Formats: sequence, C-alpha cells, structure tokens
Amino acid sequence: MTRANEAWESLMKAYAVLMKQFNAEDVWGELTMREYDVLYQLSKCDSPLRMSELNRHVLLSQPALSRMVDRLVERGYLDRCPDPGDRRGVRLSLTPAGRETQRAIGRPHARSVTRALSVLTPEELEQLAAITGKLSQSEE
Amino acid sequence: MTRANEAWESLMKAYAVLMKQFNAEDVWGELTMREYDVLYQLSKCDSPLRMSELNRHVLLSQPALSRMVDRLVERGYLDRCPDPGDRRGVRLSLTPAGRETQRAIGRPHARSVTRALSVLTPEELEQLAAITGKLSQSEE
DNA sequence: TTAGAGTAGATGCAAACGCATAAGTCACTA
DNA sequence: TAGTGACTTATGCGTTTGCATCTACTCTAA
Repeated sequence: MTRANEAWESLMKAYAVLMKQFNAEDVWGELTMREYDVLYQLSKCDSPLRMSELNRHVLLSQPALSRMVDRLVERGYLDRCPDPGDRRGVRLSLTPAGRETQRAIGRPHARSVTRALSVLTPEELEQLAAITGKLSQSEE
Repeated sequence: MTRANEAWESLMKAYAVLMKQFNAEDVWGELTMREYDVLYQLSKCDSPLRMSELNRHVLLSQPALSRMVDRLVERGYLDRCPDPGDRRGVRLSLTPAGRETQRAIGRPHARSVTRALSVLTPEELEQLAAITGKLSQSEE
C-alpha cells in the first residue's frame, strides 16, 4: 500500500465521516444535501451557469442532474433559460427565493463546517486547502 | 468565508473530481464503485464485520446497506452469518470469490489512485493523510 | 423477573438514480 | 451546403436509495 493510496483512503474516510455528520444535522429544511449543493454552486456565480459546467462540480450523473434541476425549477428555486449563444444549452440561475433558501441553510451549515474542522490548526487548514486544490486542478 | 470553509470546499471538490475520474475508468467490471467499497472495507478485516460497523465506513443509509449486502450475498461475494454473541446482529465476511473480485478490481484501481495523486510530493501525501486522519478521528 | 429504553437489522413504499439512447444543435470539411 | 461527428440536454426504464417503521434482541434497574 503506497503513501498515495493511504492518503486517498484517509481522505475518503474523512469525507464519509463528515458528510454523515453534516447530513445528520437539522439544518437542511426543505432541501436534501445534494440539492443544497446545487444551490450553493449556483450561489457562487453571478452569471448563469451551463448545465454541463454545473455537472462538473456536482457528484451526479448528467441525467440525474437534469432531473434535479427540473424539480428545483418546479419548486421555484431555479430559473432555466435557453442559452442565446448556443441553442443546445441552457443557463441556470437562482431565483430570489432560491438565493434566500441557500443563505438560510448555508449560514448554520457553514458554522457546522467550521466547528468540525476546528480540530485543525490554521497551518493545517492552509495545507489541506492547498493540497486538495492541487488535486482537483490537475485533473480537469 | 473562513479558512475552514474554504478548506472543506476544496476537499469536497477534490473528492468529486477524483471520484468522477475513477468512476469513468474501466476497471469496475461487475461491481459498482459503491459495491466495491463494501468489498474493500471487508477485505481490510480478518474477522467478520458487523453491519453497523461497516455502515460507519460506507456512505449509505442503513437500509440501503442492508439491501446492498443482500444483493452481494445473493451474488456470492459475501457471507452473512448470525452473530453468536448478539442474536440481533449479523457477521459479514468476504467469500473466496468476493476476495478475489476485490483484488482483481483493487489492483488497477490502486494504480489509478497512485497516478491521480502523483502530482503531490511525498511530504504533501504525508500531510494530507495526517490532516484527514485527524478529521475523521475527531468525529467518531 | 420483568418493564422500559435502547440497539441491530429488515421491509414497505415513494422518490431519485444511472445507463442507454434520443433529439436537437454546432462545427468542420468536402 | 450537405454530410459527418461531436456536443448538450432530455427521456424511457429498470435498479437503488432514503425515510419511516417494524420486529427482534439486549441491557439496566426496580
């Protein structure tokens, strides 16, 4: 077992443990964690996002994301407009209600994240962000 | 946005990017990645594992894991025996076929992991393993 | 020894998922 | 400018998931 494999296994375990912990917290209201993730990704962009772009950031198959967007539009959290520059594509953006819901859930969730990572020193937080950043950049 | 939140977001992104990449690779054969994870977790234990213990390491709800185990037993990869010490529980272990399948998939997958993490220096691998280890230990 | 609380795993059911593929659009080339 | 292959999103369909709940067993203490 190489160091790389140990590191990956350790990362996966941390991900699983923390995800389960966050999921168990009572902050998600009307959304699932996956739905929140979609709203969160969109909240970071000021210009509308393409479905395929969003799909790169979300751990869902393309059809599953397509249908999740359906439901979120239906429920009034998202707008889906045709892309004027490319008539195959769509442009996704948060509605005001979607933005508000994202914020209402995001605030307590962000506090949970801070609390869960409070066992790390500031140096470790920097290192973690730098190393994982390097990992995702190298593959896309 | 605190450093902790940035670090967590970066970790999630690395997880998503690498998971998608691994999933796209043609090494999984007759198993899904989630099923492989169950076989892998069991391959690390010499003594049979309790369902609840296994559930801590796998990102699945208890009912979903229960049924996945059903299917893996049905397909001949797992043995499920009643626990003699606690008649509520079961003891899970790999069959020879299960162990062999895990190894056959694990070898090329381990190489993919090594390749994907080869952008990190040995020091970074050590740091990543140490930091993520600290994270999962603190929460269980 | 037994009542009550807690824990382990299974099951009914509706919702969500992934795979394969369709339908529409783009871009390049002959 | 018609043809071909790539790209983007949607849809059919069988499988898997999560939530709520159930059954069975254990543990504690009166």
